[in-house]
Amino acid sequence: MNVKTRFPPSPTGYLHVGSLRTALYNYFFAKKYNGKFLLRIEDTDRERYVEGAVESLIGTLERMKIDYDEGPVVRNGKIVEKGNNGPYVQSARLEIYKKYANQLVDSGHAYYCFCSKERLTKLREQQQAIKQTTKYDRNCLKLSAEEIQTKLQSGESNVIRMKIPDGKTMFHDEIRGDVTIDNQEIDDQVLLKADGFPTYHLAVVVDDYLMGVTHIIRGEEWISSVPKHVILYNWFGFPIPIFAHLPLILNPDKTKLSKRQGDVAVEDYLAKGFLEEALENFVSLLGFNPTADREIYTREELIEHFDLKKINKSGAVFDVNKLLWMNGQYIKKLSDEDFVSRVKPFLKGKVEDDILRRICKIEKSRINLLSDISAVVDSYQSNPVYEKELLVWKKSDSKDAKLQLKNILEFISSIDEIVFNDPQLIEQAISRYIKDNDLENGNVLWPLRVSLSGAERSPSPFELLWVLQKQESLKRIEHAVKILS
RNA sequence: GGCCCCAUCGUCUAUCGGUUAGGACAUCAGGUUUUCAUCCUGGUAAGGGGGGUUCGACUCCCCCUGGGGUCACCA
Repeated sequence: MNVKTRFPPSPTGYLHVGSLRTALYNYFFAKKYNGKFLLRIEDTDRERYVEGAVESLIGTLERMKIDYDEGPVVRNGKIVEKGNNGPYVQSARLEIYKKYANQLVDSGHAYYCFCSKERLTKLREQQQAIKQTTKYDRNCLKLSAEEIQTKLQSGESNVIRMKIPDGKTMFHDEIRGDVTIDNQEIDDQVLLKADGFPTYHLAVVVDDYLMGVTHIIRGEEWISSVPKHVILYNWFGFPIPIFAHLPLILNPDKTKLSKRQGDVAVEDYLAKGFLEEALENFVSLLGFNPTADREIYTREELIEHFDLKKINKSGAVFDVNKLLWMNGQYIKKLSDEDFVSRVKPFLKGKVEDDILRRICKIEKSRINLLSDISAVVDSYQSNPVYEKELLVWKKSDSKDAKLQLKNILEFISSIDEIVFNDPQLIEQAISRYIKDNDLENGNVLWPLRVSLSGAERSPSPFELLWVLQKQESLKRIEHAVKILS
């Protein structure tokens, strides 16, 4: 099977998580069948043009390790193209679209329209008022060839519209099956805008054909415009590609995932401390289940099991809670050094490598977001502040807490520095101390832990001693003894 | 509103006519631990409604209901 898929984003300055999933599925599909995957920039709306958006988009794809066989790439800060079917940026293909649009005008499938936006708006309002389908009324179709010539020559603003034929249009979707629609429902879609740019509809059809795209995998919001595209394919005599419309990714209230209801940009999630691979895993499982026996999959597994037939039809709510859990799972699986290096960009101030390494080691199982590390690091680097009552174990009293602290202070100062190289050695030493002196764990460990962390909940005293090391630990315990006096 | 799409626990999902309807997140209750996190055990929780088809329907068909998408010189 000769497969070629594509990811055609409009550069808006960020990558939507829904777009990420679309890109991933296209990528998985191409990889699975040994096909090609291409990136095409659909920047035909100059009103939404954002400076630097293409570069940032490419950067995000790079960060997500989604590479493509053809399309624009950034080299030395400049956008260059790879592949033989370019240009891959639509704004650089204006002549091509014009040629195809004119071809349709010549063959009578499309016509010039000179109607003003005001007229069109008014028309639409009238149609809406009487609850009619909003469609162009073909006013300009009445124009004679001479009138059109005159208007064109005088430079009157114009667009080219499809002349939708009568009948019905049917297409097949790999996920949804056959879909049929009456052509009466289809508007005489504008193909070429007054500014010379094509609309999406003309551009996709032409580009997908010219670039050899065989499979179109995209969001469900496009399904209603497929008939227009099918008509275009037929007019041009292009083979009709295989369509697969993905279920939408939803807000908790089941509407299409939108910015208003939370983060929607991949960049935002990454900035919050989600791992690229966790985000990929999570988003891939929205609408697709590889093997149903687990939640965590590597990219290779995702590719291996990817199948358009396995994609669900109904929309999927983006549950940040589950993403958080999954991120925690990925963090726990990170090697110690990998975790340290991933966490570094989230650090606010300077932190010594040694202590950072120790902190990371004991916090790995307690953190779901990389960004959580900064608050944690702060708590180790500043003196703990707490009420002295906190030092008292629930089954004991203040007097005992003070006594235990005094004794353990003495004991810890007697411990060899070398023991502080390993939290397990520390634990052994202290456990032996408790046993030898016939003490209770809680009576000793609770005040000790609070004196070191200042918190009701924290890692174990052994881990804290290890992170803080001997000197700092003694300092904190001394302080606790003092405030209990 | 027209058209199109969709419909299993709160959420993500498994089930391709016969299952005590399974798993995961969340939640609740236990266990482990000085506390927390991790980890382990267990519980609550689902096939929108009505008709068919069939010996038998969550599964196939129809209707209703509900939800969503789309109706631009935006993608």
